[in-house]
Amino acid sequence: MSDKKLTLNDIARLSGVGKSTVSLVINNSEKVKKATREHVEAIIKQYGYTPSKAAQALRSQREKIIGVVVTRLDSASENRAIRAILPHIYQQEYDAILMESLLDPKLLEGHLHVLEQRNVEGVILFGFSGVNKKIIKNWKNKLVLIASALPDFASVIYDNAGAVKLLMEKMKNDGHRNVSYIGVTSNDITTGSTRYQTYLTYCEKFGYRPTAALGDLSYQSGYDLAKEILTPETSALICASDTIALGAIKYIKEQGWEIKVGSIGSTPLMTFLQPDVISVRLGYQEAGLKASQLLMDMLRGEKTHEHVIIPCAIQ
Amino acid sequence: MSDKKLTLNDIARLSGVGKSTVSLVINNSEKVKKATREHVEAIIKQYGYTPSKAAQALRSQREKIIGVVVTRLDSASENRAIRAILPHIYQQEYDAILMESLLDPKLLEGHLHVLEQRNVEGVILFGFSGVNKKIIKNWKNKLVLIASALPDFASVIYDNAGAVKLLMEKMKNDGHRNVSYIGVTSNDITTGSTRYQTYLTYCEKFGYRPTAALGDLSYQSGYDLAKEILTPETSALICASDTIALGAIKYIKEQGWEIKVGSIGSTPLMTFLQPDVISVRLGYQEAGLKASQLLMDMLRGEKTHEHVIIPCAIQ
DNA sequence: CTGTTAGCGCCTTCAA
DNA sequence: TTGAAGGCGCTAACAG
Repeated sequence: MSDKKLTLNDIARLSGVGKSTVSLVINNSEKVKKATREHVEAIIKQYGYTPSKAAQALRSQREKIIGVVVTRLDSASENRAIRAILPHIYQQEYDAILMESLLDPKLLEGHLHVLEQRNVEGVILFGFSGVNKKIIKNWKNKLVLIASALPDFASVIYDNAGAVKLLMEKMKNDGHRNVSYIGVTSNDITTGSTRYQTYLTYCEKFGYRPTAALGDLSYQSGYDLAKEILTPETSALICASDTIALGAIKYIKEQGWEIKVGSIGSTPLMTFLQPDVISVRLGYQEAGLKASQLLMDMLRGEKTHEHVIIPCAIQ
Repeated sequence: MSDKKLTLNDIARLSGVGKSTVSLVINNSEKVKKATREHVEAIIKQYGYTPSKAAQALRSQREKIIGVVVTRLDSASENRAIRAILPHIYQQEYDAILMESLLDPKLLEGHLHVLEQRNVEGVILFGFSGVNKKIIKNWKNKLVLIASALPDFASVIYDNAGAVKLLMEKMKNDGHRNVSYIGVTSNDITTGSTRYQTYLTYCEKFGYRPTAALGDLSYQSGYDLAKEILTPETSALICASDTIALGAIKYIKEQGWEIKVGSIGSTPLMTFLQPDVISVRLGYQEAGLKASQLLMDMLRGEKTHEHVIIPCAIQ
């Protein structure tokens, strides 16, 4: 533990081979005799040698770092995705730089600029409405979008339409005929409008009269919009997120109404506080893992861009 | 944007000076004539040159990376601290590697090992009961503990005693004589026992009969322990965290009781859902910022270790 | 105060 | 299949 760092040179001397042989071993090249490789690997393990990232980066001109830009660190959904992303990245011997966009395109642009300057190899970006092709144009083939999609860029998106469909069908099967909706406009256009449109589509299909309101992702917005659109006749409510649902439920309880609530997210908090809410889980962990796998494939040149949809399910 | 990266050499040529002069300018050395420095800086800005991290690291043998190990990514309190830490680290031209210990000493040990191998310069570690001197012994003078303290290591801790004191005094002033307590054992010994002990101390001081239970930080634990110790006679309850409080409140509401709840944390969720809860904010952001400032000072050799207590306040 | 020089640890030709 | 040599971009002596 106290010995100074060993170098590739030391390992070469200790195992009686040349530097380049050791280098080949490290990089899993096929061009080393099996006996030699095993001997060198034994020495490496014995002395606990690890190649210097700095030297590798300098020599190869690649930094082995992935930038991860979330919209909010305290978003429960993004948190779960990050939990899958970080270990996967570390496991691939990459480092991760985590940043927060706060849904601000200017801030995002700054972050991407920093990442570019640091020679970061790839980026995983949680989308929002301010993300456009221009901002990320320098990252073709080395950026994966999560939760929103853009032509020519890889993306992993949630099955927003499927989630609303599940909820609408469930409500219908449970006999609800008066189903309202509270969603979002501002977060991510795709997410927001897909969910809303799907709600409208199913209203029409089922012959329901749509009653909807759109706001932001906060508890307060859920509360305010609930006050605006709910009536004693409302029998069910679908919310675009758990935070909105918690806000709406607060209002519903204050009124003493009985309204069945369905929500997209399925956070532990919701499951605990309101177990009778119908929760759809979008698959955040799966999305995170998928995104980092996809990015790694792209960096290896095994894929260009690709669009993945993560399936959802009622909890 | 499309030009290949400039090197220090290019800048030297372009500004008609030697490489080392440029190096000195980059590193803000005092030993450069003002005119020369300004000229070189102008060229640097004009061409948008940024020094190669890899080369700097290789040459100087320092990686300019800080490891940040939280207990849980989805902890609201740690989240707020991270929000202060990351920007501060990036701003100092450092990178941050974020990891999650999940309160598991083995996992933490693995993470610290990885960080050591990557030549990470310093670590900010969110403490829990499994953290001991042995695990972090290799990090003397380059590690700052948050939320717990250990001799010979720098730490930034919350004013746990002060928080409970504030709550107890407030309850007393509001006329409550039957004040229960729900806390934690498992998370962090210091945090858990300090808060509990302070509760006991003030019970004695005020002549109250203590009624307390200790569990973990989950909603469920709060709920279960509430069921265990609360009675219709209980007039107030102090909870060691917002999550516990939310669990306890659920039980209280189910019983239809009127119990004044005080809690430590002051998360937006709590403020929204239960505005009448008395919340003490511990100063997470301040703690995060303080910790990274302290670490930077230590890395610069300006400080060795130091213990900082962040003041708390009723929201 | 500024230029010259010699590596930091590794990967990549090029020979052998 | 393996060894030797050169250089990635930068910093830190040491001269001037």
